[in-house]
Amino acid sequence: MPPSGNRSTPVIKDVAQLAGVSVPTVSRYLNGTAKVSTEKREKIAQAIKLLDYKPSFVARALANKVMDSVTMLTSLSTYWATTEVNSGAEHAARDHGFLFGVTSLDGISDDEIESTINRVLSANPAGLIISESDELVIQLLHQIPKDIPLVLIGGSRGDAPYQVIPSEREGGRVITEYLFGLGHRNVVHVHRREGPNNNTRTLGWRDAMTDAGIQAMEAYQVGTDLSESVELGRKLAQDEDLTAIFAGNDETAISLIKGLRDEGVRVPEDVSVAGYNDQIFAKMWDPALTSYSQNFVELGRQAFEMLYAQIEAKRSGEEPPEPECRVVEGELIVRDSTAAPGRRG
Amino acid sequence: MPPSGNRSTPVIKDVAQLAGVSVPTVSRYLNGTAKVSTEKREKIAQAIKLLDYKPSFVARALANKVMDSVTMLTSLSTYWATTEVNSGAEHAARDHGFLFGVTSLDGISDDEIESTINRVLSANPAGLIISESDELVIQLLHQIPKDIPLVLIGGSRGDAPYQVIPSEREGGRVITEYLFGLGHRNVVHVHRREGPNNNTRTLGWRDAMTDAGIQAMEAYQVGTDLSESVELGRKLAQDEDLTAIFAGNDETAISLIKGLRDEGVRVPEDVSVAGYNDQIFAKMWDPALTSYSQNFVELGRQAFEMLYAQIEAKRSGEEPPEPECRVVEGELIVRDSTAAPGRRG
DNA sequence: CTGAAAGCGCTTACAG
DNA sequence: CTGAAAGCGCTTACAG
Repeated sequence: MPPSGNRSTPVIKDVAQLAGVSVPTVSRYLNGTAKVSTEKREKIAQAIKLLDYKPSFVARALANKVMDSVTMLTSLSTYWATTEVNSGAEHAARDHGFLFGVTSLDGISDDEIESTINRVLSANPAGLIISESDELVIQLLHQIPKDIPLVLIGGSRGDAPYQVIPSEREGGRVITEYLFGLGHRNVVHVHRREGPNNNTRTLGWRDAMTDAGIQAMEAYQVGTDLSESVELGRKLAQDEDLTAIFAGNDETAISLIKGLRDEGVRVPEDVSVAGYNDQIFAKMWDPALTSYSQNFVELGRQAFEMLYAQIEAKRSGEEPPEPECRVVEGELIVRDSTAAPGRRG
Repeated sequence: MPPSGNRSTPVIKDVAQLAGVSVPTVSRYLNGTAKVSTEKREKIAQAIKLLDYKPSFVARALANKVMDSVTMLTSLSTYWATTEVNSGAEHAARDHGFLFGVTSLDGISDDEIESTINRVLSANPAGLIISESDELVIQLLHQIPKDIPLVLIGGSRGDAPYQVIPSEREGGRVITEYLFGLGHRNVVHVHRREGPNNNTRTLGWRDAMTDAGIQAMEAYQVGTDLSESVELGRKLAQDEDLTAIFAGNDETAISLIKGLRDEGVRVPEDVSVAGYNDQIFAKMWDPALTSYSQNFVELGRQAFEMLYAQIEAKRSGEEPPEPECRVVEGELIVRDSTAAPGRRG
């Protein structure tokens, strides 16, 4: 609340007057951009407290040519992982005193994308976080001026100088190796269409298969229509050699389980089925699903921290930080849908 | 891309020079704030296109004392409904050329809340959307200057002059009446702790119960630990008169179903169980869950539209729109977990 | 260490 | 209809 008598919210001039100093001095005090005598420091501090003065973001942004804000460019705005990524980044931004903007790129035509991005840039954000979803977003990287700090979430290693990615490929490997460790001789993989990047679960599965000396194996691909996966489960039930399935996501996993059961195959007694993502229902399922959990909130947080380092370096005229592709590790969650091979093995 | 030769991004002065007019004239053209001769209009239009000029958000914000941006104040940032609400609001904002900011209030201490809000306000947003989660947020409404456009999502009817709420109470009523319509004589309700507002599922259930002439019935309250609900399911299985349960959310519903089944009670043959929220797993469950689906994306969209109407009115000096509490209707989704009463009924 | 001056990019009265 | 001037709230050289 501004003190009574003062009509609107206080500005730097009010502080200067009350403290008996000039406006630039208050500015220097605020930003630590030059020494201010102890005496004046105290007076200014008092005045600020008294008036409950908050510097204007926009005036600052205009003078500095850059706003204390970052914006997240995203598609798939309602995808559950996006939520967590955004939340992690937003909290970190907030804690550093940065405003956090979100602009989605889904649902607009290709030629509107450029103007949307220009609009975002015209707000002078200090940096951008781009969260990858498809090829389009990667292309978009090239449309962004090189001098604006940027970090890419996801994508292939090397798509951008500053990048943070979830341990997707590692996750695929871990879950497959876990199944091998249980004693299974082979792990069948079922997945949906994956992006063209080099950090996928399927590649991780293949890594583990190769290490295990199994090369020829093909993965099954399914669509998002779950009945297709149920159908596949029924079909796979016929394969007497099958003992372990790594499904690329939890929904596919439970659908496969349904299909297997339809044919009298028990999970995990006859066939182990692991999912991926550790979605909310994974632990509630019967049997509770073994899965792989990514820490998307942390992914968002690290993306902001990485961006912040660039922003600070730029601001203080230092060398930019070393380019880096940070990977945020997920975690294997073992539950009841996987076990050592039974009669089939 | 700025034309070669021009170092940085073009500003209004560049446009004015190229078009051979004064800066204010370009401004008038841009904002339609005064007539500009056709001749100059064309020259300006050309210059803008040639330079690919975009007005600076922040300069505009400083001059206008208000930025073309809205910010969403929220808690529960990773809650699934929050995501959808945000997405709906963000898309609407984007389509109106507004920047969209998000600031979460969770995870900060009570005394940081005020300064966080002040920070948000110091960016001169044109309006605020507050998405209700708990009492705290409602109190917070009073800390916000009256002259800034605002809409509240959720809360009790009347908590704010401009409000948009999901049909929660109506949903509770609809689902209960649906069960009565199936022939059930009584509907037991199990819910988690609900906010103190007057728009809850439980109140809707009670409305329907009262209409059916059943008043004394108490609801069961459970925590978020699902094993508690499983336990309750086992206990309820003993009640030979029980034929229908309305669970306040899908997770509780499936847990109750587990408990009932543990005791040999079949769903829906012996007992119907309806959930609420229509979460992603509802349709995948066995039996697929009857539930009530809210359109949270639409909720967010309408919130922005309502805010936008206020912003426009204020900007053009018109009377503000009539206060309004809009309700966004959800939808009953009938699936396999509910049926007419069987042997018990 | 500190003030007067100029500028960030735009808009809004003020005079034509 | 249109230009010259002043201002939005802050920061950054420039001189002390």
